[in-house]
Amino acid sequence: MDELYNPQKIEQEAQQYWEENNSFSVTEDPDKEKFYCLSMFPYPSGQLHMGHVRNYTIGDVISRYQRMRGKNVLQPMGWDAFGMPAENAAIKNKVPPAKWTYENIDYMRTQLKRLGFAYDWGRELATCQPQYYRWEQWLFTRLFEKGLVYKKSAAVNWCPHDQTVLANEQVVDGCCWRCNTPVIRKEIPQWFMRITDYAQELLDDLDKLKDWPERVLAMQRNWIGRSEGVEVYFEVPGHDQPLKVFTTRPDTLMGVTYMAVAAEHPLAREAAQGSEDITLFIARCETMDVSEASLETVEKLGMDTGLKAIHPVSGKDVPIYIANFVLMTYGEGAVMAVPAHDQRDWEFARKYDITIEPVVFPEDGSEPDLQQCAYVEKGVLRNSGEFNGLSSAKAFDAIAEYLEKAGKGQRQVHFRLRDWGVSRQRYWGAPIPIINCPACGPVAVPDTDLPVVLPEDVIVEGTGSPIKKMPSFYETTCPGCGGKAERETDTFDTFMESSWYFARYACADNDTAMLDERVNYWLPVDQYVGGIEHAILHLLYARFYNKLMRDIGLTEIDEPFNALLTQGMVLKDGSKMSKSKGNTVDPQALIDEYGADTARMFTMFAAPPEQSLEWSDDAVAGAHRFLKRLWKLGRSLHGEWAIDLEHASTANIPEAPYDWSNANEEQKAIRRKVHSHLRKANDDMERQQFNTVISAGMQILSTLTQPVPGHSGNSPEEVSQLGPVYKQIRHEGMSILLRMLAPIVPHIAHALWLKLGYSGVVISAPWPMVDTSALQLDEIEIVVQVNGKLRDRIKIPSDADNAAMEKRALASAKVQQHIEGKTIRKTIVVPGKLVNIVAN
RNA sequence: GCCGAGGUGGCGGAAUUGGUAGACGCAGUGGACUCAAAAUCCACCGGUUUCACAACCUUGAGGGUUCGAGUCCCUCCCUCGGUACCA
Repeated sequence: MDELYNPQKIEQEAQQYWEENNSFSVTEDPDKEKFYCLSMFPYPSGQLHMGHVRNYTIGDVISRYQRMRGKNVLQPMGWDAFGMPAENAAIKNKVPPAKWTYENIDYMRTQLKRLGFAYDWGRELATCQPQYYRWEQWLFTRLFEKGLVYKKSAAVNWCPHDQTVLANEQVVDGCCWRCNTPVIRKEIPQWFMRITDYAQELLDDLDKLKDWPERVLAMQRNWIGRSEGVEVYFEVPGHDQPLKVFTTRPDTLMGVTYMAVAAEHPLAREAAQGSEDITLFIARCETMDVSEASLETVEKLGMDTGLKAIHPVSGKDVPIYIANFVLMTYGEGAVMAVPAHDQRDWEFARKYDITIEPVVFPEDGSEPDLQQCAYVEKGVLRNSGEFNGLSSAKAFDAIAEYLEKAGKGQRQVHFRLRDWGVSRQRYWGAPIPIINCPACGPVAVPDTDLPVVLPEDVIVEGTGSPIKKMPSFYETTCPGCGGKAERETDTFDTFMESSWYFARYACADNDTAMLDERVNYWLPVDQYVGGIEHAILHLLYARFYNKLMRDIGLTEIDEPFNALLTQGMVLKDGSKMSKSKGNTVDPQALIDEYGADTARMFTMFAAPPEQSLEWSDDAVAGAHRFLKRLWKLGRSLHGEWAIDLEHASTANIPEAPYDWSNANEEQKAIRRKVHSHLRKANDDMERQQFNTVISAGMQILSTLTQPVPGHSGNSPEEVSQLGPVYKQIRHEGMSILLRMLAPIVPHIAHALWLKLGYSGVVISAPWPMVDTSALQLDEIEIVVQVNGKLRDRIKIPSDADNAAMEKRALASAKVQQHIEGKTIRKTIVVPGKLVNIVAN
């Protein structure tokens, strides 16, 4: 056996074994409990980064652990292959996005294989393949027929110089990231999916997700943002349509002193006619990117249109302002403002000297100081005519009822969630399968013409998608009337592809249907693992897509992901490792120097999975040292040291062969430690805290290698003189330790397991069991406190009752010292743990 | 701005239900081995006071609840993630 730990060699051997034996390819087996473990697939950016290593190691540890627990484990892998970086690389390097992407996939696949992940590679998919995206196009046409998709105008960031749409990320300080031209907001027609039709169900079903982190559920709940309120109609003289606004505080209606509309609102446009000031102001409002963060943090600006709305109750004139923080595409593009009871309205009113009219007052009769800030609490109404004296809650109903009776409003459930805009004016994405016919309007591409294949042999420039300039792509005939028509040249948001890949893995080879009956065996995903940055958008869209697929009869489940583990970020120098920030660490160097097991172990040991992990080059060495020590012990048990496992090798049950009847107290103490560390590791494995599983493993190794009484050293020569019981202890301990660590460092575990003498491989071995008889103790140590402060530790019989514990605690000299001259008021006993004596 | 997390030694972190703060590892210091170095092994390793025994302080800051708070409550500060076209 090799003297030195040689990760490159043993990892290659283990991986070869798995490959030759198809160890991780699975099929549906109705007799076995299935376990579908899915890690979020990567964008093929070029190389794996540490975030991938962390994500995929977590998924792999869970998969291998579940396999050792006897489950039929599916762990697939694929590529989220459409996206902007391919276009950016194409512009920079003059390489077609497809070529760049497929080359990246090939390289990253070798990196994943080098890390030894237990994937069923037979199910690999890439979302840029027509055989994948054709089904998404097919589903979209079904949804088009069902009326679940529609076209409307929506704002995008537009660079007037490059004549192109910019992503929010491509807007830096309000300017284009390439040419630094100030970005403007532009409204263009786009396709939307009616996710709001599912808002209530998406909200309600969060309650079914018992094994999701509470933080993710909370974020999703707030994102969906259900609120009950009233839609109020404000008549505008000379206009047919009233100004419609939604409010959750109809009780403050009598305090409305102005209205605010978006710059794109028809009333704003109207006011601009003949007013240069307003025209300029609207232009200024449009020079802002469309992100919510900038919308909410920008300086609030407004301008009076001179137009008036009629208050629906008082009949008074209310001035209509244009405001830069109201967006046309959210809701109705207008809001009512109550400066006395809303802080943003209050600030705006102070700035533009608009009346602040208090109508809600604290119930205790006090007067809020509206010179300081708005009074936003609920209370009792005044200055509200017939509603005076009502509480906010009662006024809500009374005013809603008044408006409904008068035809000036109606109660409404409102969601913060907006419909999902899926159009992108980009090249590297799945073409939207719609044909625009001058006679028939938008028409779905018939099934027989799917997929609409994206041409891959293109040159991408900085000014718009190449397929928009390619008549061979967009010129076509209408499937309805046969006349000349044009294809949509927009492509889908890449969140479309990542919203259903989890289901496609169950039947990735099916070329006649999107999904088949195999999804009913594998779905839902039992454990989903991915970055916390996907807590809202990706997970919400995937949940939505699952419901769409269910309602079309493709799946049977309500929710796609049973349990969710959101790993923390991998940080370097305090911020997220990302290509755009240029602070990535290439894991390849780590693998080349130390091997895959060290890389895996480091990422699992450095932090618990849900916390962020600060990268440190130095800390890797400790993980590697541990593996070297593990190798050394494994080596010492090899050869003539291998225990007789004749009867164990047939059954492959490692617990079987040991006989502890001759063990002495020291030997029992070693076993007690090993099994108590194992018990800790079991608990931690179940709650997915892998760093302390490793910590327990380190302590087992250190327990096993401690010099034993009568033997000074730990060299193989000295160890070889140990008696048969010590030999058994080490063998049992190693058998436990290797299985405990096998999910985390599978290669070294594979190699050393074979040396222990078992016939099977460690991936097929069962997870180790705690021998509870090894844990028994005659005496335990408890803590004694006086007034909550630790004063002594005493040993008591393990079966001592509370009274005995108290008696022994009071007998302690140190305790006596601290209670001298005081009266004992109370004694608290925590069985088996602690006694606290309260005295003064 | 809003929503969601996090803040514990020099560093990463542990403390599972309110019950011994600092497990395990990194770095550091001292020692063994060596001609020497590397590697390896052993010991020490939060702060202040003390010859010592020991005492006191300490989980971002301030307050509260409790016999007892890193853990629960309130206020504040800082960092990170998301904020709908980065994925």
